[in-house]
Amino acid sequence: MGIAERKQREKEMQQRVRREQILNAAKRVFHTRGFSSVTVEDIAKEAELSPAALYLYFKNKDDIYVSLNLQLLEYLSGRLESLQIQKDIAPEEKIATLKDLFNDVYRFDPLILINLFHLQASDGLEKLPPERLSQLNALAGKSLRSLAAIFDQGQAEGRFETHHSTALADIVWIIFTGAVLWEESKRMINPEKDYLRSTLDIALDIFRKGITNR
Amino acid sequence: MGIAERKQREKEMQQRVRREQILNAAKRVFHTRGFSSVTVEDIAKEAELSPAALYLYFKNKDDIYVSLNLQLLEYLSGRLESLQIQKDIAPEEKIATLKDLFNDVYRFDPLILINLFHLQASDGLEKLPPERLSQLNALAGKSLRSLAAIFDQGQAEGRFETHHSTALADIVWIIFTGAVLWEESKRMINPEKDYLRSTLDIALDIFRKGITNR
Amino acid sequence: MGIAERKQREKEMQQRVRREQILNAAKRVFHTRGFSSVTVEDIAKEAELSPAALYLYFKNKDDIYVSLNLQLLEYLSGRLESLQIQKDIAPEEKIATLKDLFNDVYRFDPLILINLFHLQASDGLEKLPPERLSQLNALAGKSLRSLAAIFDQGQAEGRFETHHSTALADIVWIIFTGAVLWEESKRMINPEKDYLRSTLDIALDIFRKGITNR
Amino acid sequence: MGIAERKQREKEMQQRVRREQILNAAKRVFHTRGFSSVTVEDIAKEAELSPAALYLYFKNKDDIYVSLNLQLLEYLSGRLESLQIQKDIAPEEKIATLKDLFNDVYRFDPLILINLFHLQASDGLEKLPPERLSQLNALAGKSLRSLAAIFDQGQAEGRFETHHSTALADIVWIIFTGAVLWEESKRMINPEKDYLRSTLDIALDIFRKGITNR
DNA sequence: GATGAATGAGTGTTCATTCAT
DNA sequence: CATGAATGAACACTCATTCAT
Repeated sequence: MGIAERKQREKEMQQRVRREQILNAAKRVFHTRGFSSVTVEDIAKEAELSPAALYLYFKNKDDIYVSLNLQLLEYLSGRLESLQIQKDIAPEEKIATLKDLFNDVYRFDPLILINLFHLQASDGLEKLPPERLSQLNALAGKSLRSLAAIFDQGQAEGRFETHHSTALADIVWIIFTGAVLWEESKRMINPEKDYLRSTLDIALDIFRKGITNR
Repeated sequence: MGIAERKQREKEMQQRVRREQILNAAKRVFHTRGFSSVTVEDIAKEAELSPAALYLYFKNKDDIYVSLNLQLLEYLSGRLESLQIQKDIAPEEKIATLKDLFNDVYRFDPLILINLFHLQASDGLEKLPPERLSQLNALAGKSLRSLAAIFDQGQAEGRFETHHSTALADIVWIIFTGAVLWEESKRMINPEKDYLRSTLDIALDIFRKGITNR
Repeated sequence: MGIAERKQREKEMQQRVRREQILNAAKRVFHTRGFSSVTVEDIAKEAELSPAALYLYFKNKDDIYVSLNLQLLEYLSGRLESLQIQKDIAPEEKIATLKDLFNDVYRFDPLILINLFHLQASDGLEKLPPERLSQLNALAGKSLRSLAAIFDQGQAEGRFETHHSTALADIVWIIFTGAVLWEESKRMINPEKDYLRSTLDIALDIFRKGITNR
Repeated sequence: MGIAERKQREKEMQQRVRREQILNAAKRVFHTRGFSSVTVEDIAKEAELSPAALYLYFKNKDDIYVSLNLQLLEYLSGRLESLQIQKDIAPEEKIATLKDLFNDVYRFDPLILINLFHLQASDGLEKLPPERLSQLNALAGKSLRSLAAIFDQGQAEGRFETHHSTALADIVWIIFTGAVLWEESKRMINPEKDYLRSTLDIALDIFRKGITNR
């Protein structure tokens, strides 16, 4: 059954490629045209497919969003985990690294948070395949735990003051979330790009200074 | 003309009351059911009016949003200004006060940022009465300037390290924006309320520690 | 009862004045803004009254149209009758006079035919007070009969060839109707006014030449 | 690729058939129920399609009208052109032929002028695909020029008196326009059909007599 | 597997008309 | 007599989604 197996593999490969193609198209379109103003047909056109074809790979318009988000969360949680694991970097350093990480994430997909938000604001969550939801929560949780672990480490080593490691993780999230939204809203008025980088720089610097002992 | 005048007054009062009534209804509905999923009819029903009646007081569905936002921005910018003016409070104290302020703002209307965002993401801005837009920008600008002035004061008195007062103002905004969004997204999964307060507490504490000398 | 009577008179006078005021406003508004695009409120605003007030003097939006039309038809049928009655003018001359008459009618209200048409195209005729309809038909008929009589006279005196006096009357109507519509449609593209006069000139000249014996 | 090509052809054919089907339905409905009182749903029902389907083939309700008009103008301008080209027919004869032509046009679509008019009266012209507008103007111009050419010929050959060939063309248009409108308005009151034919007969006869030299 | 064609279920918005005051 | 306020009834148009081919 080597042949059948290989065929099976190829098929799955093909499927994954198509999904990727669609997700990339979706990402591009959402980035330039907001969210609710994007139609399924827009995505399809960008992906050079028919609207109907999208429904072969995704259950929903919303499903496309979530998958987009999952993609990024996967990337993010991966990088966070590997950062956390690294034994030889001081916790303070790790926070500095977070700046780059978040910046990368934003460059990877600036719309991700916005998409996430839109998704939640819509009542479309019920229409999702239930497994998607758990994936979403699992990854989000994993990311946060990695983040928290970094602070736990810092506290364990006596370098951080505060004892609310979970809260610290949340706050970093908050800073990031807010920074992105802020950047986006500024871009509406005055597209002075890479505004994010500098603000994030200062914000996380302040944050680091605020939590370290000495 | 005392009588005519009073009648005129009463009429305007009546008008304002109706507007308020509609805005309150809108606020409630948006709060519970997201944004784009809310129909004009929903708002009307909540306000115990006919959909057509809304169009007597607002130009648009979008106009209702902006007016909602304006309402809050007015409140916010007012409180920020009076905080900034206060001569006898130390800048560090003022930052502490910000926590309460932002918390109040959030209690007053948790959806505000979300609405603002949605509004900007939509292409509906052109459909707005142009004066609304300038109101919006004016108030947003005023708020930020008040915030910046607080940091200017802190620096002038040599109590704050950093010299980017505008950036500091931005960062506070970021923290607030992010916190609210974060709270909202948590509430979707687990409605453990008043999460905002404690996180904001820590976040602004850290922030204050991070920027003060000594 | 002299006083009561006079009061009664005055009231009726007042009523007629108001009606006239509304009709004039309507005429102006329809002239500049087409037909179906005009709202009752537009008319009211032009008449410096409230929309509700119009309903004190007219049953309907359509009623306003018909009354407008009746007004003109009255004027037209009056002038046609007095032209027809005139014993000392040769039928050929009378045709020449028609040019002026129609031109006057057009100046009096260029939109009249268009209004008439719009009215008929709408299904609003059922909503009219039935007496209005008979007035309308009576006056239209009277006008046509006057016109026909002119040609009858011409034939009786042996100056016109054709024997279809009714048809001749129709044709004059047609020329007029067509000329107005043509003028209007030209004005859409190129508002070179008083195009009507010259074309009507030629058209009725040709017409006269075409039906006279030498 | 003969097969692919044929498939392509078939598809386009199918498309054109649907458009025709919709236009025919629209023609019928407009004919019996006026213009503005017809809803998109009415047309759709008559065409045995869903309202949404119409929007696959036409941009607008107005677009449907214009297309209807274009259809007729195409037919009309074609016939006018081929009439004008004919070298062996005397100009007087050609005028006689016009009667049939216009009659045919009217039978083909009695509502055409009315539609045209309604269209222009509405402010919907901006909502049209811009190419439609140029098509419309091009065809209208072409028709008029053909008509004018006929009179030019007549004058060149010394058979017509007047020297305003453009005006003559206009007048024929006027007669036609007026006749149709007249017929329509008569039909409202008393549907004695084919009234148009006889009146047009006489009108154009008179016209011919009026402009020929002997 | 891919799609062209079709549609059901909304959605924001308009406007003639009414009525309490 | 006049009107401000309110609304019911439409209506054009959109879009996610389905399905025969």
